[in-house]
Amino acid sequence: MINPLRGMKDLTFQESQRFNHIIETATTIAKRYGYGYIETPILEETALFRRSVGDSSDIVTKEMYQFEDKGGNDVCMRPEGTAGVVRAFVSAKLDRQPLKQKFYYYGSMFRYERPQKGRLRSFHQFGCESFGEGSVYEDFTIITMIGQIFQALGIGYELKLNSLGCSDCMPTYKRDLVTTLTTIEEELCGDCQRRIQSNPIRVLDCKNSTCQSLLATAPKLIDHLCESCNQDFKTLTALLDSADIAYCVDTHLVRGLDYYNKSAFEFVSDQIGAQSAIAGGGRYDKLVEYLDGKPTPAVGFAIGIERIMELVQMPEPTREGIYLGSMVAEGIAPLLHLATRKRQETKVTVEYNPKGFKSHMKGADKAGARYCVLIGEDELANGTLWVKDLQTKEEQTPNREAF
RNA sequence: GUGGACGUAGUUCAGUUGGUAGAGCACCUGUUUGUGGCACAGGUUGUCGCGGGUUCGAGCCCCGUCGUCCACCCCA
Repeated sequence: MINPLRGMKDLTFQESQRFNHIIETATTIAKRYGYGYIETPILEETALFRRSVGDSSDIVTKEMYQFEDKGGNDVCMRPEGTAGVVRAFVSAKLDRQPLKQKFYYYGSMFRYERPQKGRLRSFHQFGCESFGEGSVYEDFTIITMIGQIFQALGIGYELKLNSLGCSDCMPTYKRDLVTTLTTIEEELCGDCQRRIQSNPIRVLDCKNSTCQSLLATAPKLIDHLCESCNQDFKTLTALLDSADIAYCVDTHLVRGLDYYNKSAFEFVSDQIGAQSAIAGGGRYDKLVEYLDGKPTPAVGFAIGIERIMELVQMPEPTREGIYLGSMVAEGIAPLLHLATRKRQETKVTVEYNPKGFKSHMKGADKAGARYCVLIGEDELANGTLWVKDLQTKEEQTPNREAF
């Protein structure tokens, strides 16, 4: 027997229904906000992720499904969705149009990690990317949208917020931080010592408790924002306050991908184990440029589908469609033709084997059908059908053509 | 990549100091030969993850391997 690869999962029955429900709900809401569907390839040039996600990130350095294809190209399976969408945006030269463009996507992402609760090697994200809108109002709008999606799915969450500054204020802050970190370098964990050179900002969200206590006195990003970033952050928090959206400012929230600036946010759940981030995103005004497009501000986010699967409250299932069955062999053929006709309007289940009356009733019940439609000796003889509404329990015996 | 727990029927799980494999649920049939969900009765279901080893004998002990789960790490 061939089983799925490690960290990869098949979805069937209730699970696939949940999956669909999540995608449908998120899609419906994204469309209301003006987003249109974009589909991009799962396989991309490795260089794309090196330049966008970042050479120093763990995702790129150790988690990518990377290989050489038969044409000798260095390719990899997408570990996240934003890079591909931005690449598509630039490839289509949409960066040369003054229009604002908004895209939503969903699909499989791949990261070669050790599987655990809420973390698979092949997993799914639903995401949105808004291009061309530099206003912080868009940041607010996108956070509101995620909130609406979670509300529609019946999911509780906590919102964490931070500002990562911009190309004006971040570099000076980074220098200050490196200076501070260097003085306490020997007390930091090995990872953090390395990060001082490679990616000092990441030291801020180190999970090591001694590192965290050392950082208490380190300069905070939020206190070193330039005038514009500071103003935007204030505007954002004020809007969230007035919209009654609860949030907490987490000065150590640093997105794991290098391309973020200004607003960064993370939606967290305390009910799903250690992998608690259920959605994350923020502004990435420089990424289009990094990928050879014209300067274009952008904001986006992604929701981890697997992480919210067990949190979603599904709507009550309702009886739907028709169950067709016969108690005599000659009754089956007419039912097949009836099925074709009825399938133009509703779900139809046909039992191919003649069975006892009671078996058919059970079968109709199991199939979740609203109507149980049977042919017995009487019905076969006089060209009628026996029809029972399993919900109201009403019965009829219409002519076959009239039904 | 590191650590821990686990792997027995379709599924959830029992299985004693090593002695020929068990239950609930599900499924099928019947009680009821034309009225579902409920009840009762009966029935089907196994490479005990895989490969070695110890033993007269291994689901149980030992080694290896694959996988699952959880945590670290990372992140959605």
